[in-house]
Amino acid sequence: MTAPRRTRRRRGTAVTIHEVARKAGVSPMTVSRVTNGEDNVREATRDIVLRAIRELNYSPNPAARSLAGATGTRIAMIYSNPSSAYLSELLVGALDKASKTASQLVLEKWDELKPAAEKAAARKLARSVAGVILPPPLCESDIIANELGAAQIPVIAIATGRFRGNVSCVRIDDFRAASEMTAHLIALGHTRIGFIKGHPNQTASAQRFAGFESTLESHGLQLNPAYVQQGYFTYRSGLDAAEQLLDRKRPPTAIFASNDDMASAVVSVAHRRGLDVPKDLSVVGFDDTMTATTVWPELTTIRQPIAAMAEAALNLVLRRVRQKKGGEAAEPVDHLFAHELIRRASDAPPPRES
Amino acid sequence: MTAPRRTRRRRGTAVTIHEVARKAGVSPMTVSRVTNGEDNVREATRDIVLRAIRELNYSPNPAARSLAGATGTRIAMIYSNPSSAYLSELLVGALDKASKTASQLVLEKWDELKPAAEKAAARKLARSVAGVILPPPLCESDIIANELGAAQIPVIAIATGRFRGNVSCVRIDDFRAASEMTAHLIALGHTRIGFIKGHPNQTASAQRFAGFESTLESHGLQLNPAYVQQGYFTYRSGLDAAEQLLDRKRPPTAIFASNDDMASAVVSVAHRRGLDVPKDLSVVGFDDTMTATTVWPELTTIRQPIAAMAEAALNLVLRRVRQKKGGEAAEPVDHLFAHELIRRASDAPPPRES
DNA sequence: TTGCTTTCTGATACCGCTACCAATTAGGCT
DNA sequence: AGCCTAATTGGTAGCGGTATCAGAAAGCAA
Repeated sequence: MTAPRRTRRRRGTAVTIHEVARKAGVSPMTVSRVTNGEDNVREATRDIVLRAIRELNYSPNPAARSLAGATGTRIAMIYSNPSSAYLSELLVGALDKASKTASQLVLEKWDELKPAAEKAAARKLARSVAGVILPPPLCESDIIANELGAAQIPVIAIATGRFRGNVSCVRIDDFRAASEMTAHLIALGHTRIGFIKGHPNQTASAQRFAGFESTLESHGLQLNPAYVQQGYFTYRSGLDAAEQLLDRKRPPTAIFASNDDMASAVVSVAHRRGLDVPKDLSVVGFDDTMTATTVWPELTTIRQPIAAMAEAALNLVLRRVRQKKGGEAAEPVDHLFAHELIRRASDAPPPRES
Repeated sequence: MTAPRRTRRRRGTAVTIHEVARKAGVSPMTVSRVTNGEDNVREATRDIVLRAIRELNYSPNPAARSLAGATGTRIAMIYSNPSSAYLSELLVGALDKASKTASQLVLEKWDELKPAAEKAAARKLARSVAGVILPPPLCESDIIANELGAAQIPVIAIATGRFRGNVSCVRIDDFRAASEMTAHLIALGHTRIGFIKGHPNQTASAQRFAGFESTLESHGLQLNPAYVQQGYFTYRSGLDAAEQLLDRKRPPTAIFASNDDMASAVVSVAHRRGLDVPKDLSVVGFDDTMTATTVWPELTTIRQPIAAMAEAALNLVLRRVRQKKGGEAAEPVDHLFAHELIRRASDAPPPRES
């Protein structure tokens, strides 16, 4: 009549749903409902459970979850052409959130493909994950959005230029940000301002340019087409654009590049030509990625809170996944984050004469 | 007398261990033993099982595995002072592996602290994760390694300069890599080669310098202390070092920087002084991070397969975690990856005269 | 052959969580 | 109050593996 050996397997040290249930005085099932945000739990009960969860510092075991539920909370972040600084900030933010919510973040590399192959890839992806986060430039791809949308997979675009109504997005107001930066340069006294556009396949590029143009005009300055160059967000393209701009008979006294990589290319070209930055030429960027502070002088730029945005995006996908499971339909939302003009050492009033 | 409802839950489409067992005519347990490479299975039986596995294209469900194994598989990667390009590559590699093995990767930011606080933080970490991956510069911290080691948490250092015997590491041979690069420059005809050292708190820096020095000597060249500058792996420090080196009466015809950021700083300084790279000055870097290809001209550098190394590191931690669980003790290992000298556009024979 | 040890295999009980359904309770209406 | 439906809550049975231990088979000495 030996008491049945209680636990023959050593248990992990982690808090389990049962302990939470016992502490809260409810069944494990109810705890499960609460952690999954199901709505058929009485408010009072939910509170008790939540308190217990907090006190025990409980976090559900994702392995058990995906095993039991078949509804894995695998969220894919698809990247292609990773502008490393950007990607790593995104990852840091997303991972941070992921580890707090016990959802699993998977990274999926996306090679530009023929539409047919791309469709197939999207469909395959749809079968293996519960939600998708789309950073640029993929966030502009209708193929992916549509295919995933058709499969009912929640999709969130990060840092796209414009809310398009069909896909939720988390972004900053590129137009306003560019506008502020332009106003800043004008306030410093610049009237001949060069602009290097971003990659034409991204809506953010257009928004930034539009903000620049519109602010120029609203301050009574006219857009000089000779001061606008097409760039592609790469250092290399910034190099070419800068050469062009500085070759003008009357070169600009300030150059606004659509991202930091291109801005740092401008700095490099300026230096090569013996120009001092910012005394002879002001250079400003956009994004506030790593490069903005590694380059010398450090760049005045627009800061996007990328990590926070990634976190928000993950949050949003998770919510969508749950809502979908619960049968609720949800309208796409447009989550705007605040940007910030970071003033550093690459801008100054224009040189005296000219 | 209704037949018991077979499967109330829709099953996944994947092949399970039971199907393999049935096909092989053995019990699931035996299949499990085979997949885990345990040695107490008769050879004949193992063959049958392996054939069945192959025919069904079976692959164990990692979620189930980690659940049954009671092995908490939270692995922390601690970062501090993230050199973004590096970090993002690490993350990509590690995440990839993590999603394949259903282990959970958590990211932990580590702020430089006073030893006491650091110890406490390490101890706290030890309670919440099963294993830790340490990228530079933390991989040099004895405090972390010791504290975690004392708590029996497997620790793997990535990209440390030298195997120290107490902690397993995954790395390249920095000495040999630097040596190869030096030999490469010498083969091009350079005899006055400048060197910018890395941050003194990292053993990799010392190894790279040692490789440089030793190769110089083995080729009959003497190390000129005036051609060696201390750097700190940052762009800024590269700038200063480059100025110093190029200020010499007879400046070097080639500069070997201990990482790409510093190398690109050298390029920038050279340009500012009207020197052509590589015609007037060869510049080479180390690491092959993003900057190596964003800068113009693209840098000749040493490639470390960071993503693969991260994957290997995760693999190793997971194995260690298992071994620990099984009560096996394991010696620290030193896993060397092959590096590669990537020849791009920043190196050339020295200018004619001088 | 018998008896005993050493291998190899299989049965059973979980790992921590959720799907499904049954049971209980609350709320609404005659 | 009494009956019925809807809202909550709990019980049970797995999800696909593995730990553990018991039983079967094999090896070997007496």
